[in-house]
Amino acid sequence: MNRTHYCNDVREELVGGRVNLCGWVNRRRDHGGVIFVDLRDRTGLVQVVFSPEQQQQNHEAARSLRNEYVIMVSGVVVRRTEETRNPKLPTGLIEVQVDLLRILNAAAPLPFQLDDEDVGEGVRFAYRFLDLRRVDMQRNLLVRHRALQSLRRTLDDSGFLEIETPMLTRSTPEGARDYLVPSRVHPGQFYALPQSPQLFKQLLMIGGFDRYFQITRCFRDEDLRADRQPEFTQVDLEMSFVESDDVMQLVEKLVSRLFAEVMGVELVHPFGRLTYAEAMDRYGLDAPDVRIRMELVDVTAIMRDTGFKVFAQVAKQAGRPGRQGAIKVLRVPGGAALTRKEIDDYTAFVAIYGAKGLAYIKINAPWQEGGWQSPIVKFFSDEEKEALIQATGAVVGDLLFFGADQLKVVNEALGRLRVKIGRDLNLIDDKPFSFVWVTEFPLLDWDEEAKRFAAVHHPFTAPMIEDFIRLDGEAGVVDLVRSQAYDLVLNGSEVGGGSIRIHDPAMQRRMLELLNIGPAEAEEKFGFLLKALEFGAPPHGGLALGLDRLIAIMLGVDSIRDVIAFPKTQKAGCLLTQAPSAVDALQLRELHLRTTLRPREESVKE
RNA sequence: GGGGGUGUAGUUCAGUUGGUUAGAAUGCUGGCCUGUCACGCCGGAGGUCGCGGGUUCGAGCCCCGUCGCUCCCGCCA
Repeated sequence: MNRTHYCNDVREELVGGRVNLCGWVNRRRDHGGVIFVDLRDRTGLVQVVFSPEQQQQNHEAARSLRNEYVIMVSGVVVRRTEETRNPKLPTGLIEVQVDLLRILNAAAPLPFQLDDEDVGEGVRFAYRFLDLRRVDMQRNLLVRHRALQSLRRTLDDSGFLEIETPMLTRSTPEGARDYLVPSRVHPGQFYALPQSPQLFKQLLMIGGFDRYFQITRCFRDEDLRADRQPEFTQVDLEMSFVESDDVMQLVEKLVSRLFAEVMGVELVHPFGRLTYAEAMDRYGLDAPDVRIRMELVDVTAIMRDTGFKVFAQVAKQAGRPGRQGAIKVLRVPGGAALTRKEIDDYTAFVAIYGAKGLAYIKINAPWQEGGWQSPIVKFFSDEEKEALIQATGAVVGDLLFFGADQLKVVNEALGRLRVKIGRDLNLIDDKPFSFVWVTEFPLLDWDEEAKRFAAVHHPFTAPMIEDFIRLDGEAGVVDLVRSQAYDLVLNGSEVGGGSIRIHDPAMQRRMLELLNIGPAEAEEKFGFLLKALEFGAPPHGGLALGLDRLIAIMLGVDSIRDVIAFPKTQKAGCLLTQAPSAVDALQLRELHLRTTLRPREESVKE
């Protein structure tokens, strides 16, 4: 078609020269005589001009142009006069005097304006092909592309081989619900779409590939959130003959180059590290936003004999790790200025996470009315008050929020509250990207409903060597075993997670046993892995980055839907293609399937 | 599975205590306009008030149900 330049490339250097441009009509300004058209392609805009002095044919055609018509123009680049320059446009110093216009395609009026920032996602997704023309989406997907190239480059440079693994695989227990694919050839049997390439990448290590990576789609049939899609992209990598530190260092290099190359940002090195225990203790969450200048303080010991019965009772509760009673304080600098309504709102907020209340103390100056202002302070002795001040470092003008419940509830409630208040009161360091590693996650977690242990990471995660001995100890301490698992956290969001894997078959069998998966079931469902481990499995470990979330944070967008070309709605539907959909009876028959749903008409008739 | 929000013109929204002909902006469209760049000026068209039922003399508004979208809890690493 003979295009010579992209729109945004038409600059002063080309003045006097001829250019052929292709693109969309972003806007037409018809003055009756001269007609201006902003021509757009993915690089930007350039103004092209149709003068009546030009061939009348062109001018007539230019009058018929509408938004989003697809055109090709040929013309001469001219410098604009002083008064007609547009400093808002990168190409604003020049324009193109068109002498040839070809209308390549017409366009119907758009369902929404491309420059309208407030269009609902419903319309955007139904017309995603138009939505993708908007500058934001063009930028987002460009950044995503550059990120992918950067990651591939670094991994290639670091000796990683990109290897694909099956999308049609077998269903495994543990973890999320699988998306199932019925087999036509094997009546009544199903493939599952992978939740991750976990087992295959371990097999690749056993297969001797030493360093593997893959940028791949993963599928989980669970309910969605702003940062969750039914299919999402992982940067998956695995390395042989490594320990946690090796993986973390590699990932730091990977991420640092990514941010340098794509964002022009030099990250602080090395990334901060917290153990899971520290993270929970200081921040209440396993993915802390360490930019927020507040920490939780455990005051359980101080409150053990307090006159405030609610606290005293909680402080004396025992239970499984995380389930014992605890009292923690979140000190809010300047929080004494919070209004009653704001405090009520925060109380309602923590209730979401199971907190039954949110006691508080406003630390007013002694000469102010009442000094400390609080519904509960009357129960505290002077010693307890003094101890609280010591423990929290509270000063006049602060507010203390108390969480008193099972430790698990307190951590979650105050942890989330910390983040919320941090944002509300802008107590966040302005550092845009703050990475931190969280290490030494617990290996197992007690599942109260199923009355068994569940793997915190996944069943192939290696325990810490020094805790391994406890695995054969009494059941009561199994909770305390830590794993060689690590998460990469960015600004309070988990953007990656991984672990050193179990490479010893005996240990793997023991692990499955702890998860209440008997030898027969283990053999049936993980037999291929257990067998592979028998044949010289190297020590190995790896990590997976959640690419969608990472890109979203890099771009500062709230929803990962904005960094995915064709995302799905919260009910996992596609508004563009109307997937999922009913299928022909014949298709079902071939798959040996019958739905238990009655057709709508029937149920209406009843 | 549960809780919250939302649905009115192509789009973004307003719509009073339930009251007669449902508005605004923008877009679209016809005309005018030779230097605009959010061009301007004059005119016009455009509505299943998500859907179904109910209350009422009367429903965009109240009630019940249902569907879509969205945020959160559970779930999910």
